[in-house]
Amino acid sequence: MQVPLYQAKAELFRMLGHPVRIRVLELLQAGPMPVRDLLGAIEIEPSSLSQQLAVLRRSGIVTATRDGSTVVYALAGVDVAALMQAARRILTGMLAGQAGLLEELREAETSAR
Amino acid sequence: MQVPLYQAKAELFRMLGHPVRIRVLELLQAGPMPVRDLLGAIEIEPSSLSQQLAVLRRSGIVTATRDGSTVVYALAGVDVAALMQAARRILTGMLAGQAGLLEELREAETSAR
DNA sequence: ATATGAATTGCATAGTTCTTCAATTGACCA
DNA sequence: TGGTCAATTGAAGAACTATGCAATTCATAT
Repeated sequence: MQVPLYQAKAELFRMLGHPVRIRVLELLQAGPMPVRDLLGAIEIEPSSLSQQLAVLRRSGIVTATRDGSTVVYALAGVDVAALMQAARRILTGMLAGQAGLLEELREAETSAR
Repeated sequence: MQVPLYQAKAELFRMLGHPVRIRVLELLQAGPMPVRDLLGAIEIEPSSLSQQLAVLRRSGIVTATRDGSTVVYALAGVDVAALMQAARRILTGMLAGQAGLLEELREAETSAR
């Protein structure tokens, strides 16, 4: 084995880099959930969802357990919330930055005329 | 505009999903740094580094300023540390999970014979 | 046994992202 | 002006990822 940490991080982030996978992780934060409910909550074809669930499973961030004819997904006891929160903060920070830039541009515009 | 939040997050994570980009962000946490030094710290061709820096710039997470003939990169006043820390925690959590699994497997093996 | 519903897998196509090389820009000095 | 070093850009091909359809598996009900 022995994968450098920065590479493991890159793989983790790459695995997170898909809107459906993000939504699934966000939904699972409220607790385990069967595929049927995920399908109800996300507008997507069953097979596409399965593909994305397979990505999450392979990475080890979620687990799937069969209960009769339904399959239930759950977070693999891992603190996804902190990641999502950090992401949200970065996004608001960057939007604020852009807003600030817009502001500056508007001022420059005004003072120029 | 109006991009759903989960999509913005996915784009942010996708942007982070490359080992070179991770290393750059980690290096920049110690403060602004010229391209020359980044090149010294990361084993990579100049043009490849430039490509990855361009991705980071486009996303708005870093800024580049020219100082004479060198270009200096800096984090765009954004809290990358929290993200990296959350990622590290998740990774160690998942490795622990795998280690635990290995442990279980070993025990099962032993008790089976 | 057969049929049905839930979920997954296999596969082909289309779309993105990486990598590398050659060409370019910008700053500086002789 | 011409040369050189730093960094970037452009473009082509390879490698990877996503999407959607058809086929499959598994569990359950008839």
